[in-house]
Amino acid sequence: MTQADPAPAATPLQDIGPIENVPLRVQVATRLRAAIVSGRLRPGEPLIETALAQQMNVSRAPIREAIQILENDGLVETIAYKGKRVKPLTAREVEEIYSLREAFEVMAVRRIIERGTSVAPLRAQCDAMLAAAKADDLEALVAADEAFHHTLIQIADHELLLASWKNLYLRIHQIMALRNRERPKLQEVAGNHPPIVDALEAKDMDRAVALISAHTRNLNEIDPETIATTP
Amino acid sequence: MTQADPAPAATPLQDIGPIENVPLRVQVATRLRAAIVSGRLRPGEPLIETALAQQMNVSRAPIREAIQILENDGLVETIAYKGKRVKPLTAREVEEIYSLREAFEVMAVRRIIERGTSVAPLRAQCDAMLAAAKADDLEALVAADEAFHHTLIQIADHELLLASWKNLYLRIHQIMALRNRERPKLQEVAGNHPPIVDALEAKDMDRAVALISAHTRNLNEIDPETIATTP
DNA sequence: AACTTATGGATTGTCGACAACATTCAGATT
DNA sequence: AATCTGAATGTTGTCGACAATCCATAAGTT
Repeated sequence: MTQADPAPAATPLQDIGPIENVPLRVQVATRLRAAIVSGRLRPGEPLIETALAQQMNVSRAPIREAIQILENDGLVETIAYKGKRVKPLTAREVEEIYSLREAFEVMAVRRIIERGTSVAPLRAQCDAMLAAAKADDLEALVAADEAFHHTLIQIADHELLLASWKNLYLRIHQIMALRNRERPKLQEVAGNHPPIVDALEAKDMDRAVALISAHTRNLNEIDPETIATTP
Repeated sequence: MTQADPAPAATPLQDIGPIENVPLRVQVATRLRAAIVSGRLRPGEPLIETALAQQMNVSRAPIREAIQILENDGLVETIAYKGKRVKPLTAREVEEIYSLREAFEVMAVRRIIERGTSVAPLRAQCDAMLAAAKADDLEALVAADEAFHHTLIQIADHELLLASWKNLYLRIHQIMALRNRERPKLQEVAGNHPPIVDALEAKDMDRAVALISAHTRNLNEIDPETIATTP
């Protein structure tokens, strides 16, 4: 039934390939996660276990377990005896995701100042970002932004916070992939980072918190249109 | 091998019983979760799929899926081809859990004040708590405390925050169950709540945030001894 | 005695088949 | 024509068996 039909929309997953020494469910989860956060599998898209199993040349068990991992990442939802699908993204959810991100970053900022953590790693990320902005390299700029915020959370030295942030950022990734990025706004956003590092270095809690909050809000306003789903 | 041995500590799970109309994995996960957060399954305790499957009279598949759910709740950890066990709780982790809780509650407080949410439901919870304190009913007091904080997060009207808080609170539940509760401290803690509601009602952001932060820190100091594991 | 190498047991990982359930659509009945 | 009935289909839920892997222990060698 999948042999030679004209491909309903080009299947976005292929065979799992040669042997890696990690459980299959992890490989499957990784592939599916990448497909979702990159927007190749759009919100609302149904995930059929048997179909995925055939496409990836594995049995249904690892597929099921992989989907469950993604479910707890908040990327997939299951309706019993009915189906599983990429979780639709409502405007409200997007709002909530960004506001939670704000809380996480504020927490990181507070810890960094309270504990007198060195901000040198952040300086480095800033430079990379400004270089990308000058070169008008959009991909590099987005990557640098992500690296900056990842570093911010990391130096806060809070494993649970880092894990929660990573999980949340998966969905932010997805949201960004589904939006049309506007260059000028992004350029502007790049300039927000150095003042944050300055405030951190000066241990100016109020200013640092205000700046990181404003920055996060900015990010969500890059293109706040509602995200189309495919149900 | 499990038939009639003198029960190393009495097996905490039995047959799954009659039919409910929810997936088996959910029933299994619910039971296991309850056993873990109540402390009947201590941190470090190994979870053997085949043993659990026999005890509960189901096959291994739902057990595996249930364990995976708990894994993403952060209650269980897996080491491939080696074993699964109740996740050990380090002192650091406990610290991190409480500090993240603090951030969540602060976020809720901010939203409640910013959006002018009615605090009437919190008043009601306060009364129940004070009654329990007066009656010296420890169980009721703990339950009322949990209800208060649950309500606090709920009226913040942020589904993602609520879900994250619930997940985190599972582990807080577990921590509390593993600690020896000291009555006087708890009594004292009960009195902390009304001022918080007062500050919320007065829309005094700084005071409300300070009070909720202090309260959360208090909770973690009820009995901050390290938690024994059983590996 | 010390070191390397099998070998066995315990546990998770993966598979294919069958059962349960819900939806949908065709057909009969009123 | 409208409505109820029921079978067919598509999907997930559950099961039992087998394979892969790791660890500890014992055997064999130097």
